[in-house]
Amino acid sequence: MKHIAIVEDEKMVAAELCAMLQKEGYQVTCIEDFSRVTEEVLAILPDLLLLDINLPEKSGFVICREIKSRSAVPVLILTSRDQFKDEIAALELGADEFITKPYRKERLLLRIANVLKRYEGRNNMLEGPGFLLDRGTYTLFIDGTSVLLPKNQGKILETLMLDFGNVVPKEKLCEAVWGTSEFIDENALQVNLTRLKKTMASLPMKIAIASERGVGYRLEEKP
Amino acid sequence: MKHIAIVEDEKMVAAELCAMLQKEGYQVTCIEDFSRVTEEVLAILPDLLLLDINLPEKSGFVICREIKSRSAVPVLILTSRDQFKDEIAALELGADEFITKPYRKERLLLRIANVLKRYEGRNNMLEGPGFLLDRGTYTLFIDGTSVLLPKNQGKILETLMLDFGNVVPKEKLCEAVWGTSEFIDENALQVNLTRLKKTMASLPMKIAIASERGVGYRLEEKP
DNA sequence: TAAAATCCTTACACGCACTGTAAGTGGTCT
DNA sequence: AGACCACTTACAGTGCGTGTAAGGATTTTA
Repeated sequence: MKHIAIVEDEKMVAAELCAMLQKEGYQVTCIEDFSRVTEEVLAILPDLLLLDINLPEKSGFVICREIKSRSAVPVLILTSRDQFKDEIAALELGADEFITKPYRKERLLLRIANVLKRYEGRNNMLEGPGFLLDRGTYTLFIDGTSVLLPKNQGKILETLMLDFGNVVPKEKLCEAVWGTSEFIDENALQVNLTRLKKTMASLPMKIAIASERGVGYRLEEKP
Repeated sequence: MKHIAIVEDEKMVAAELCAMLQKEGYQVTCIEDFSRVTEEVLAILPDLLLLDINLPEKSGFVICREIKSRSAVPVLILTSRDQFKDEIAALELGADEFITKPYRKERLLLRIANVLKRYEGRNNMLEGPGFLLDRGTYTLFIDGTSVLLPKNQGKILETLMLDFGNVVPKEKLCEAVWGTSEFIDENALQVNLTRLKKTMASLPMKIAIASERGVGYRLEEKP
């Protein structure tokens, strides 16, 4: 069952939305502590977030950006200001859809079904600059094509992407690949890294693996 | 470079669109023979189709449905009738976006970029009821997870999906798997079919393989 | 500048998943 | 009942991914 989270400060509207969606067969959670929206959403990781723009504590725009930068949760923006500017801003912040209040029931449901469908099969996807990585099979989607990474290379890339830009210590990589950081010959990791680098070099990727001597490795955008 | 096809009967508008998109770095093709739109689009297989609803020969709705049923080309509907009914109809026909004329330039470009991004890495995807199949790696996305099919099973499923609902002769399947229908022991195909069936049975799939005695096989929705 | 430490490359042999072959079972049509 | 086709299962061969090992390259330290 698809899980939808709602962030809406007008309690009447929230209740109405909630009832309507539950009737449609969705599992619904209303978030009411507006000071901790981002945290709660990241904890729940719903299949979709309905987000009001006009909130008491923080702007919905800010929340949207926060959530989008730390997850791939689809966001549908609710706004009563029917303005072009809002629309642009929302899309630029990575919102997937927006809808203006007052909305028609069918229209909202259609949009919701649309976004959910769009993200179907993308739940396990990590997004990098110009590519996607499926965490289940380690299929890499880039530039309209797809490549299947060997498991170890996939696990390494996955781990690096989860900390994009930051240095990931070698132990953590070993743990990700073999489940333990008990001293697997660190050379094994080294070899797999070399292989991953070679694989990546053969693809039109915008990122590269940088090594921090004595510490670990890091993903960076290519110069 | 992303390839965009335009179907628009007002030549002035078409030319303007064309110029604008080329300036943005897209490769643009204007389709002007409105009696063969579907065929031309399927021949070109653009990354995106801008489709006007009001066309001389055939309704844009009909064209949209035809194209969507035979390919995964993203479609952005252009409509001057700013009506709710159109919107619903368009979405139900599988259109990915719609925009009403007159449109603002930035708004259109944003929508285009949005759709293209959404489909990035999805160019090789076949869509079935409740699942997606990546034709490059034969990764099957279903119900939020992903499974990697063995190559032969993937090729068979791919071939069956391209003729969804219709019987596919065994020779055609052999050709798809081994590149020739020269008499590969048909038992080999049989074995691979059995394996595919077993794989599919272990997944929550809504379709099944039916066999037509003496002819071939067919995908059908489960009873 | 030489030695030490770390990082990188290459070659090789093992193992596992996928594959075709083959033999045998079960169902369907005449 | 017999012929034909569809299905199942077991088995051995092959290829890709893997870790090991040895040695080269690069940076740090003395």
